[in-house]
Amino acid sequence: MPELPEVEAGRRSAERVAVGRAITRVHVADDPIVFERVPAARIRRALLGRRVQAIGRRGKHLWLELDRRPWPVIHFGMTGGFHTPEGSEVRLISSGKGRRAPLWPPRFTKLHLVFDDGGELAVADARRLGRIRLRHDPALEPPVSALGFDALLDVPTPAKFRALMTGRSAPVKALLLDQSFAAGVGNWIADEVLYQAGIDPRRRAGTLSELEIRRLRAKIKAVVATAVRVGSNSDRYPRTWLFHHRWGKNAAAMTGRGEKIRHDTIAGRTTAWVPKVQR
DNA sequence: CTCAGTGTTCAGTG
DNA sequence: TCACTGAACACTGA
Repeated sequence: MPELPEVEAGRRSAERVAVGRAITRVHVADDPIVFERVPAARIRRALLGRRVQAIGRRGKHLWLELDRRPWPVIHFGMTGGFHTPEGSEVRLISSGKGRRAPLWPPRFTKLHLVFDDGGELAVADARRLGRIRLRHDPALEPPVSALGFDALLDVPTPAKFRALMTGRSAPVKALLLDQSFAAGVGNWIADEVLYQAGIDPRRRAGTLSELEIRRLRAKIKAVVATAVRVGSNSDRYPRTWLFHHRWGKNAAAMTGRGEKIRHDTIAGRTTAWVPKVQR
């Protein structure tokens, strides 16, 4: 479930499990899509025996900083994520007698690491839209180098933010989803931010007033920071958020305040918005 | 069986 | 060349 807050939660759990440990075993799935045809042996060679020094992140990309380069750079796509043997992301499946038992490593595991203290970390991705790459300096090489500001750590000043929006003719929703603009913003965050800022998602970005731009920037910061602060646990998102009501395109969908929610395809994505509030 | 889906890329268009 | 759009990608689960 990876927009920035989920990826950041993954980064922190990987930090707890991996930082300071050496990798003693590596299992690489045979998946030419996720690994972009890089041979499994090369992935293994880069990881085996290495010590993890830190876990980096920018937008929705993560990487393990090892004691030797290259480093693995991970993108979770739509369905990927980190898993640990006791972690909350571990999937439960039915075992033979109708009981539930954890499957380890999980289904669809692409990369499975075992550390010298016995800890383990797996990257799983059912839909295979995720990617695992090797880079010598992730921040300076694509795809990470092509990202815009990080929506948690590097939101530009109001003046710079405004400059980024001027002259843009794409719908503001499309601009928010553009990772070279705001790295880490995904579909639900874009909708949440536009709802809270009171902006119609179809508006062309360059037509927003200075006040609207300020509100938009402030809401990007607030929504992302809040979601990260509660560890991406959506049960703890404020009740006022559109988030809790936007899923499932039922015509009767309402916000907590009884405002009617509309679902349209904007910028090629299902967009939940509230015409009464968003102008 | 059909379709939507928390994401990105790339060909095509203007 | 640039900005933008929409289809394609791959697969699960409703």
